[in-house]
Amino acid sequence: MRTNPRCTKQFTFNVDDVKGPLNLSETILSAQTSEPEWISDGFGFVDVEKVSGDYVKYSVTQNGTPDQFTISVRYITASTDISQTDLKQHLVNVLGLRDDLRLFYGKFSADEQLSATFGSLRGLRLMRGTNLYESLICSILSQNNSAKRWNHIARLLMKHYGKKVRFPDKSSWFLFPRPKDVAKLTARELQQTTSMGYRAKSVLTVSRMIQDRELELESVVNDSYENALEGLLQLHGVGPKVADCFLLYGTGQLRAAPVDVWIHRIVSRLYFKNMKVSRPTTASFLRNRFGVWAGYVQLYLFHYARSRV
DNA sequence: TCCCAGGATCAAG
DNA sequence: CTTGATCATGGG
Repeated sequence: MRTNPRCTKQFTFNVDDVKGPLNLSETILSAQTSEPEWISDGFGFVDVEKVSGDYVKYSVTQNGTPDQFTISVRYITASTDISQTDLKQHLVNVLGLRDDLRLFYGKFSADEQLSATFGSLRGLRLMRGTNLYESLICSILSQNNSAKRWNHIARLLMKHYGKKVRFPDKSSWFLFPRPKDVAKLTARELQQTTSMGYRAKSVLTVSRMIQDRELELESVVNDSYENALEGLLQLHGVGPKVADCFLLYGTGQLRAAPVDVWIHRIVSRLYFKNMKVSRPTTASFLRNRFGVWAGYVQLYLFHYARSRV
């Protein structure tokens, strides 16, 4: 169905063949590094993406319960007209609604450590970035940084160097910059405008490599996990945790399990009786034990650990 | 003033 | 293969 592009539209949908519950706000507010956190506008959570050829500003909210829900969307397009079906499919992808959480909960119900997180985090889903460059930069920015601050830095990047999109309701939005927009800058300028600190060197290196076609993030998407990881670790400022964040949230490699201080701590405690295990050991343990669900296990253990401090 | 924030890098042991 | 200092920056 197509509608007039010049004003705000609204529609509600339920996901066909729902694969388990959804907790939208828990999902949005869980600081996943696919992109900066969506901002609440009073109706729902707002983001701007290109859908069926045009930029769309949408606000998304969940109705009902985590197990019986519909999703309402208000949206406005920049210039042309878009398909609501395309927008729905976009949201299904971004919010991980195809991931079968019922299967996940059932598969590991006997794991007492893990299944203890299923109650309070029920409906938490892995988001998927739609912009590989954005996902990689956000992951780099998150190193040795708080979620609030890397989000702030990412927003500054958008405001200073991203294209400004205008909508018919007089609102506007800054897109995430392209690699070429960043590659031409100096480290000092990046630091002064975004306060990203020493991470500017890594951001610049990656941006320039992409512009010079020494690095093609698209080729990582269909690569095996092992090959993709090996390639990413060659990049300056990209270590095991950042690489796994990019693979998980950026490319949708669900067997990637980013190991940060929290995951390191909680996995050591829950599965190694508090013995000293290295971070690489922790990461491979998660992959070997949980397979394609390793990324989800990481997400659940991370938020469970942090909520219990 | 020191410590921490979803770490990575480098030099030593 | 592990450990420590260092890296920018802002907040507690």
